Amino acid sequence: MQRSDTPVYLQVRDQLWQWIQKNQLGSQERLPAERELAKHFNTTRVTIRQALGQLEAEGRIFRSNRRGWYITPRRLTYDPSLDIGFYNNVTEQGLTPGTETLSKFLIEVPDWLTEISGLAEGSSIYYVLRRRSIDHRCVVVEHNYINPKSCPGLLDQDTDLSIWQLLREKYNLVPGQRNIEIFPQALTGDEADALGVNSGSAGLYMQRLTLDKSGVFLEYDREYWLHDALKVIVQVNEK
Amino acid sequence: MQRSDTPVYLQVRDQLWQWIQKNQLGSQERLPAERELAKHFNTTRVTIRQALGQLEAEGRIFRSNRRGWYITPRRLTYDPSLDIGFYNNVTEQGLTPGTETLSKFLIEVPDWLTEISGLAEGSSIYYVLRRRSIDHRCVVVEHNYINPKSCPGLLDQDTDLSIWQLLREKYNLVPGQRNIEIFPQALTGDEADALGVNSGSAGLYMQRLTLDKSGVFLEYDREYWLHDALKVIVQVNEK
DNA sequence: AAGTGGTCTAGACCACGTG
DNA sequence: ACGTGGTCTAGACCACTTT
Repeated sequence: MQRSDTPVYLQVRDQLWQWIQKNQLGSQERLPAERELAKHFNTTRVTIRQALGQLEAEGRIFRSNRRGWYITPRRLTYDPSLDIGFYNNVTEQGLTPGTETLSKFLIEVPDWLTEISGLAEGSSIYYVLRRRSIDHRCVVVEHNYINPKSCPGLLDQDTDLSIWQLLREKYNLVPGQRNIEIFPQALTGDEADALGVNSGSAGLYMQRLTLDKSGVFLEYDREYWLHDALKVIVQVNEK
Repeated sequence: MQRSDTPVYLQVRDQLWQWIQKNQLGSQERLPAERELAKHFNTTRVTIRQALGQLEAEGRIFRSNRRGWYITPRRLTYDPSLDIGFYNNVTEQGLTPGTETLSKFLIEVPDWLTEISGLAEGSSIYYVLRRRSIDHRCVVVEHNYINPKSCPGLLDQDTDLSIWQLLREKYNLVPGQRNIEIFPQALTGDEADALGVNSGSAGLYMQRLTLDKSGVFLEYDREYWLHDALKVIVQVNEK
């Protein structure tokens, strides 16, 4: 095993991936235990875990806390400029969506949001915290801040469904301009806990500021995604 | 150190970050050696490296191969829908850009690109491979594929500058529609080597397909970024 | 030559998930 | 109760960078 000059853990990574493909492990199927792999590859758990970490970073496998390692499902294709909603987006791609509302409140506008939203200091805003899953795997935590003036009574609705569908159908609101911000960021603290992953797991952060057709602040949201769960596509035209 | 129930490496992470802030370590400044940190925190290098790995995942520090750990510079804000070019984009944000052309050729269109580009099988295309840096830190590897029919002789120009500026100024070409795809992906193999990072380092993959104003294929590129080097912003309007 | 991070060993105990 | 991954120890040698 140690004859070439590539590190053992990269050799293990490649052989393990070959093994996975040969045995045709499919989405969400479980890998052998780390100790078994260590015995099979005649090395220690530390090195095995380094190899597993590589495959994890590449998005090929993921871990479920103290349960084991599993094959990563294919990425969801996600167009943040559209409003087809999570449920439709996921089902259209042949996957099973799930949404849980973890909390929803009418809160005072946080300081950092007053400037962004243009809402007056001390005024109120709807806050909805949701966790969403694909094929029973939690993939994203979403913080929504919605202008209550545009949609009074929103929180009495079922927020496990698409908020944008509610806004469109019950309140006749349609999004206009959107400012989107995306960057890789590790999941830590509350977000890591909510998704059941370890602190430091790779993630993708996305935030959207949405105004309605007349330029009034409508919604602001922050989404914390597992790094391997999605592919973002956007279509733009030159300004 | 071990009295609470949070793991040691997370405690070390937090204390180390506090120490960094107290000592006001700035962009690209070096941290103490791992062995020193291990002694100071009265633990082993393994645990120290776990703590450093957390800060790395969070984008706060980065490693330079066998040289040490350094403070991450702030992220570049990058709008892929614009064409201000890397050089301008970076300098406008008070940073120092650098570009190296690693190779440039007229090649046969790869199979996977024929369908995307609409170019005939067996026809030719310009290929440019570049590596770019911010404040002397390599942050992205870029593969460009450009339609030679639109810009004959392009490769005789200096490709260390903005290709889009060349296209605009010398060939009078302006981008029209753009299809962009973005997702987190570990850097491995050639890309990791080119950026001088370890295989499995967190990265962001971005590809763009650009047509000109009349809908003709103009350019396709694949960019492999360090995960902590950029923040993508896009502005879209509802369709 | 000395110092650095990169890799690897051979264990150990713990917390948690599953039966 | 048992098996799992999560954490941690106390070393070792190597490859590379810097002095």
